[in-house]
Amino acid sequence: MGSPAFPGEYIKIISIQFMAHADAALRPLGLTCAQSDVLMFLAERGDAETTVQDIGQHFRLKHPTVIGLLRRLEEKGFVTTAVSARDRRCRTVQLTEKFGEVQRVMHDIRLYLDAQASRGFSDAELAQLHGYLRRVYENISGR
Amino acid sequence: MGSPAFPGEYIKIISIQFMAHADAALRPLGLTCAQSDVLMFLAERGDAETTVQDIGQHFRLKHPTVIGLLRRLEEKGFVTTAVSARDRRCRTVQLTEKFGEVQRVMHDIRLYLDAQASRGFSDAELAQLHGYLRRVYENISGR
DNA sequence: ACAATTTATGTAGCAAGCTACTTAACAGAG
DNA sequence: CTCTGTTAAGTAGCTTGCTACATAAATTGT
Repeated sequence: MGSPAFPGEYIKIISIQFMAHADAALRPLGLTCAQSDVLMFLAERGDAETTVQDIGQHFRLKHPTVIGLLRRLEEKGFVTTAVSARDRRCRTVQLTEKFGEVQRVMHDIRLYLDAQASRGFSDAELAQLHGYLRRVYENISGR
Repeated sequence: MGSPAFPGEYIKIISIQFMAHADAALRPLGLTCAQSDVLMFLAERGDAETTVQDIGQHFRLKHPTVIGLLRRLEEKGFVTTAVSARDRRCRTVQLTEKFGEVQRVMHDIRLYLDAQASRGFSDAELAQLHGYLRRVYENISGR
């Protein structure tokens, strides 16, 4: 009674609604929120060789999830994959020209959605929220 | 650069990980996190007639999602449904005896998971986090 | 009273997450 | 060198979320 409950419902609903907004905004590009996250990660990696494994570890996703995302991205022509020369078990992932055409718009959409979600927050409040969420993440993730 | 970004990645990962923990804990009961949420909502409603619509509005879920949840819950014997006498369009949902057998354990599991997620948080911090999340929710939901 | 609209449920099919299992390639021990 | 174990990728099938469309019942306008 005394102690306030963990606001799990809010976190779930926010996560779903945010993704829904992102999916709607990205639809004209033929992309979803999860797919654009993968593309942005690949862009940040630059010339470094990136494998399916790397993507899964970065987003804490299991292999089958990543494989599905990459299959759809490859079908739509945003990435290509190839067997690694150094380790033939690994598939490496490369961005295509088609990605370059949408990169800027994709990035702007994300900035707009982030700004919308954090409307009314001061920088200090945002930093505090970020710190709280990191603590929650460490609570449920590290064990 | 100056302003910190909205921590959308954390929210998504926390949401997924929390659900994964809940699913694992509830598995011996034959339930998932989303299913137990629905059962707990029905229990709170008590004798009040609850329809598919009511559940969808409470959790901000679309109809097909709720229908799928209820179908699985009915297949497993945790709820029964019936056409409403007052409005034959509506289906009402009732909890079964089988729910009574798991209710206590289900509730305890949720309390434990909530406590684990908010470990190290003072009541004041939890209240502040709750307030921040409500503001984010209103930012992206109300439009 | 009857047509039109709204509301509630339901169906089909997709995306993204998962577990459990399989296959291919590397790495290390004997 | 071979055998065993580990690691990376892939497949099958599930849940939970969605959109778009369809049907049935209530409500509303004229």
